[in-house]
Amino acid sequence: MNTPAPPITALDTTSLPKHFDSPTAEAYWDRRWDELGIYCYDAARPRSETFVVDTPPPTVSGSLHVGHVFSYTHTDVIVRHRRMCGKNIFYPMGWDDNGLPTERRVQNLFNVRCDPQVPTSDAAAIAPPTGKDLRQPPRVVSRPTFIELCHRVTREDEKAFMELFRRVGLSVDWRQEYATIDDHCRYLAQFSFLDLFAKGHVYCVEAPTMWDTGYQTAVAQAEVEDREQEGAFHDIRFGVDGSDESFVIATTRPELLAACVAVTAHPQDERYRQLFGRRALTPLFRVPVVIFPSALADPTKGTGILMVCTFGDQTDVQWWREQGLPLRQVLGRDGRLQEVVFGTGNWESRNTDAANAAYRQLQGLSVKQARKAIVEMLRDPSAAADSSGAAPLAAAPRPLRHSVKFYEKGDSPLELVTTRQWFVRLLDKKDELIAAGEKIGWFPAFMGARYRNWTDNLQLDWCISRQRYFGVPFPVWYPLDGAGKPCHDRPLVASQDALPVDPTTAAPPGYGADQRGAPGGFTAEADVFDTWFTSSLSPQIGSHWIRNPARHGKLFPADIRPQSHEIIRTWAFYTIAKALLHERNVPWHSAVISGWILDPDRKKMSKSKGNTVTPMHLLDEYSADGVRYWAASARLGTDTAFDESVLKIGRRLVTKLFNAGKFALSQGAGRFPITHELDRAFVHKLAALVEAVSKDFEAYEFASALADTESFFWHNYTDTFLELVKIRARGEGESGAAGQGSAVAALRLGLSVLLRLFAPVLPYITEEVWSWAFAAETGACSIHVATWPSRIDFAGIDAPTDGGSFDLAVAALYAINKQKTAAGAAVGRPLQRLVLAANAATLERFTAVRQDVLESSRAATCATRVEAELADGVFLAEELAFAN
RNA sequence: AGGCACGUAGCUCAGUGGGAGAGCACUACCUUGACGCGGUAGGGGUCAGCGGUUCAAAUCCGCUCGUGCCUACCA
Repeated sequence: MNTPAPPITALDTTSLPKHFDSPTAEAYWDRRWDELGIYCYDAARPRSETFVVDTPPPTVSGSLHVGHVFSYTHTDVIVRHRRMCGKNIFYPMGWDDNGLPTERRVQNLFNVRCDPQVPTSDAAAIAPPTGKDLRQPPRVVSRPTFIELCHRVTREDEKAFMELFRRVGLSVDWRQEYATIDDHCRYLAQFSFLDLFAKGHVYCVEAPTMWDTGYQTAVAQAEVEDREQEGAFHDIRFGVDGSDESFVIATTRPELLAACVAVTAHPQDERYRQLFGRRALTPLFRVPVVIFPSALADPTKGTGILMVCTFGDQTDVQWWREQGLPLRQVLGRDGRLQEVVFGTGNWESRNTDAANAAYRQLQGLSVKQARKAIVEMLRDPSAAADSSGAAPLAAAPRPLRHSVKFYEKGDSPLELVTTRQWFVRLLDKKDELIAAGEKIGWFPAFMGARYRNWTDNLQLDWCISRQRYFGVPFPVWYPLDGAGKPCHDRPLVASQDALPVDPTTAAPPGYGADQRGAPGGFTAEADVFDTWFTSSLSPQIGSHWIRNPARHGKLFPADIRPQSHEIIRTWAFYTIAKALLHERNVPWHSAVISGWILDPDRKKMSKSKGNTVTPMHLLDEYSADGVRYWAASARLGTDTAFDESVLKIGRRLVTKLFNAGKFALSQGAGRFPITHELDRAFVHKLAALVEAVSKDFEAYEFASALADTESFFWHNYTDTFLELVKIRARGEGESGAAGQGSAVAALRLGLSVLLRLFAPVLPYITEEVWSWAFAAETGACSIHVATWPSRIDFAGIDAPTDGGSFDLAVAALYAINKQKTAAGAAVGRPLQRLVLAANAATLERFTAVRQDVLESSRAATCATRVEAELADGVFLAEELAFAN
């Protein structure tokens, strides 16, 4: 015996506000979602049911702008979809707070400079300076104090980011929060080093390294960028040792003349062939240097012959190594010409006194100053190394524009300075690294080429040591010999159980604390890791690698790595490298690459350009859903100019959902199946939408999914279906209780499905409307844990008799609306009568939906006329007579 | 210099072998029975250019121009 189903209860709309109050709703639902714990990762569920996100840890001391909202929303949209598909979501958040951006911010904010030599000072006593203190010279603070100030600032910055991310509705599991400087991350970064050390993948060497003289630290190839600079060719006459001959080299770096160690030209160059094997004599310093042939020298550049210095560029390094040239480093770590005494060591000269006298005028000068000074000195004929009596500067400097390598965060050109640095050996693993990239799905696919391109062109191993303070220290000490000199070739590494360790306060295994600095004792490695050395472990940080193997097994590799394209060569590359070196694995299955938000002039937003758009006021004005709509409208990998009008569309869509939801749910009826032809035709189209949108979401094509859903909602739901069944759903039509019940059921099914399709993008408004009826009805307390729409939603609903019924009804309705508008009447104005013309076949098919069309156009009667000329499915509305 | 991407309406962008589209902006109209934080209707494009393949090209191929990014060179 069947119990009759209870009727569908109408929503009492008087209990709802007139307009959707998004700020109140956002605050309410945020709290509610927290209480329900719907973002929580469930460690008990198996890997197969889990979806793991390797969230980018933002640099919190950087500027906060709409670009953050943009890319993080992309991830959240993907995550919310997977959650509704039943996945157990692992979605952590980290903060990449260590490194130079924070140090720079602290220096400026507190007007301090760190000096590791000064004793511990009291960080608590240091407050941000006021107006006049800022003009004072920076206060020098100890390393611990400086680090404490960095922590203080990052804690504040993290709060601002967290507030934004919460406000925009990221469904992050905040229990999985980390900072790349916290104990857990330091442990793993240091363990990573121990593992690479044990496997022989890291080495320490004293070698020419790219050096930023401003920050006084080494930098890696990945952090280098080219900048166009004004420069000049300087033609400088060199002598030839033991002869009257001379030749002219061209250089853009005359200030490095004292560092000249050789001269080279192309082996086939007839102009200089006779010089090979002889020695040149540099002007001013009268240093004899070898002249050797090299195929790397370009006869068409400059004068075709050039000086090799230690070091002007990477080619100099190559020549220096290949030819076994002496080292004459004139440039100090601070970017100034350091003390040099000709006549000692490698500092050979034919005229020591003259050389030292000349050099004294340059010593202590910056590169720029030294260049200016030496050019003047070379105008003096007495500086010549040949007997021509002419000044060594053979011609006026010829200006040129050329690109110069800079550290991406630095202000002065990079120099090559010989320093002791730690490297990860990668050059010999290019093929494996490229193969690892092939195993990863790149979205969009062409981003994989960026990775391959970079890896293929890699020229240097990864320099991981930085001469900075706020970073993860190397877990390394060096033994001191009997004279108290450190033995860098015998590093002492920490044991795993001591991690995380600070070698400046802890002692290495087998030593006592009192042996620090003593002959036969030890000294700490003062350097810290490159920030990327830690952040390249983000998947392992989340999975608790090594510290919790069971958890690691469930969370590594991750499913997706969301990030933007400019850090493929850094973050993505290093993460892939680490996963390969540690576990011979890939770190994630897919890399999901977001584009950039550009300013309206299509320039990249940056704090220094002052063209950033901050996000908070946009959230206030357009709601979180509106902002998310804007972000989700852009495809992956595509750079997009910021356009506020897109936010308006989002806000309008939110309003429309609120109102459509209110209407659809305010219709009560007896419970009947969906049987009416128009309703079945609508459901038929809806099912096709679900299929297309689900497919798009699976492929991370959320923009296309959103566009399709939005278009359907607007054109097939609110503008048409809702209008066509309005009268019937109210029970005012002629089709009786069954017709009414079918209409109401279809309206509700349409709403329920559309809300769920929108939910990943518009979490707040969809949850609000869902809560009015569907939450109780389905038992899904939140739409975000409701079941993603599928065929199951349409089970038991018959296909329409005519698949085109819906479009036919719409065409007729539009034809009538058009005539009403042409007559200057409101669309809702009732009609006494009208005539619909169409071809015979169309009119025949029209019969099944005719009643709905008449009712929605408020036509009392309708005559039809066969017009054979009209195409199938086309109607003309004629002879409209308004009722009043 | 090489690679990748892009060039579609005034603007921001979809569309990847058959009908040139959306929103914004613009024009006219509608004063509201879910919605004026609305709605209806409309004007507007040499799909960068040239050539090719095809019955058919915004879409595929080649070249050219322009923009952006990545890489290289930078004595």
